[in-house]
Amino acid sequence: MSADFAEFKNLGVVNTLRNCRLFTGLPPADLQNIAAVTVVKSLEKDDYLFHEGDLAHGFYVVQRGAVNVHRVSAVGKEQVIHIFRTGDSFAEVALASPTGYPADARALEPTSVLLVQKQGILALLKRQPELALRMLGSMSSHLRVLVGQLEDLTVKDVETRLANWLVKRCPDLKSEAPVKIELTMTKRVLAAELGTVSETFSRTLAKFREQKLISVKGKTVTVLSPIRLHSLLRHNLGE
Amino acid sequence: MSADFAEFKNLGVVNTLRNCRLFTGLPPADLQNIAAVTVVKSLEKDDYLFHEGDLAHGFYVVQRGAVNVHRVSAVGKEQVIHIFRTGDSFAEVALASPTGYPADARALEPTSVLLVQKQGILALLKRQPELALRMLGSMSSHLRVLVGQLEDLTVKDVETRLANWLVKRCPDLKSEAPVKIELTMTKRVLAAELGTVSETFSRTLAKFREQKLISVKGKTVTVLSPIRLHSLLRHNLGE
DNA sequence: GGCCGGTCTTGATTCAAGTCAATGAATGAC
DNA sequence: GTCATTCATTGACTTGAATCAAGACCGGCC
Repeated sequence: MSADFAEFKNLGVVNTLRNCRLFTGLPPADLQNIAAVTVVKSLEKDDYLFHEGDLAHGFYVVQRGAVNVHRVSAVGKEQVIHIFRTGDSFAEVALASPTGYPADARALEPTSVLLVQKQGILALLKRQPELALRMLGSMSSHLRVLVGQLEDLTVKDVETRLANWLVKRCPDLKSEAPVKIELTMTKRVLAAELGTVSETFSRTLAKFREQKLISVKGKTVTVLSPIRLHSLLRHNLGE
Repeated sequence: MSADFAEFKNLGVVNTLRNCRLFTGLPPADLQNIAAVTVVKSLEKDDYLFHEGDLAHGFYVVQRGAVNVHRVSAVGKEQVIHIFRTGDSFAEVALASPTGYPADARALEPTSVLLVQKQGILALLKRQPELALRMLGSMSSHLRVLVGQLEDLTVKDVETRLANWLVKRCPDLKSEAPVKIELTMTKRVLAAELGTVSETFSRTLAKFREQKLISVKGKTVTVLSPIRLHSLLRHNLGE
């Protein structure tokens, strides 16, 4: 490999790292150091990155594409834990745990990920305590996000979960201006992310449509009145 | 405060820290350093440690008693996130986030907790990178636990969740030997932790009792055959 | 055009579990 | 001891949502 090519590759890696929650705000030198302990992996649609129980060699950052992290019961029903997209990191648990990955991970489309190697990052953190501080901070907020998802799922009512999901995508909740939301996945997958099935999802969209809260055209959902949707949500969460 | 008393107090704090997931395995010197940046707080039953949105001054380790971390909708219904007991740490999110706590925390009984102060621990971590590494590891596994809870709750069926809960408390799953499990909380609270209500919980216990899987006497649940309970669980999770 | 492979929608049915309500059992105060 | 309060259990009822089943829509492809 020529020096030029190595440098080019490194630049791409650094850019990906910079976009990742875990590393945002790190000085370029840190990013270079981290890039030095990563390996790029390319996946075709439906390729598995790892399976539950596989020995963990590090954690991952999505450079391009999408990865579905899920658990699967033996009858084949998937419980989607999360869909990770460009810039997301996942499986950080591998940094600490000597045991295998706790779930399966599969590419939903042609995807490339960075594998940040466990041994490399451990050595690096030893040299650079400041970096450890920042990562610790990022992990804490990631943890908080998980707690949030946990809440979302414990709100039992699908209507409320969908309202919540839509509201999160409206830039201004106090506005009357319609907001267009493009669905980047099939409705079946989105339904799974919301912890339900496509039929119920469809019915719930219909219910909102009847109430003139949204309109749906193909893969575009338009929130007709963010403010009214928001007040519905507040009402459902118990006034 | 006399030097003797200070030393005595410190000893108790160090012992508590040692029992906490976040710090197990740390050398005594590290523990002493951390103890130096903690404050002990005593709570009566039903005292609040913090409320959602309160400015976070650090994170907590339970020294004695129990803390209920929960969110509450305005109608007053509590969603229990977790019950933290002696040795558990919580609200680590406060280390990184400049925003407030994401939930409420209330003592379920007379309780004392250590507040590990944000500013102090930050300074300490700067001096001791090794410590940061270990904490990072601990946080990762905590994160994994949360993912596990998330799974638990997405298993929709109460019977399965209870079976899972019981199985986790059996030391040997391959054994026929009965296992006694003491309930340290009221059944109502346990039901909430399992994401259900006391009535349904009661019925589910009754169902298991009819199948001779368990027997219940007051606050003691005896798993009559761990192996059969485990096979029920596997069956429910999809063969 | 017409014929498929998907995804999406709608309807009818079923079931788990939450709610309401009544009654016991246990605990603690006085 | 009585009385009160909280907890636990059981029954009857209701409901949200999963499931099953049947069309509708919407590509691509020959």
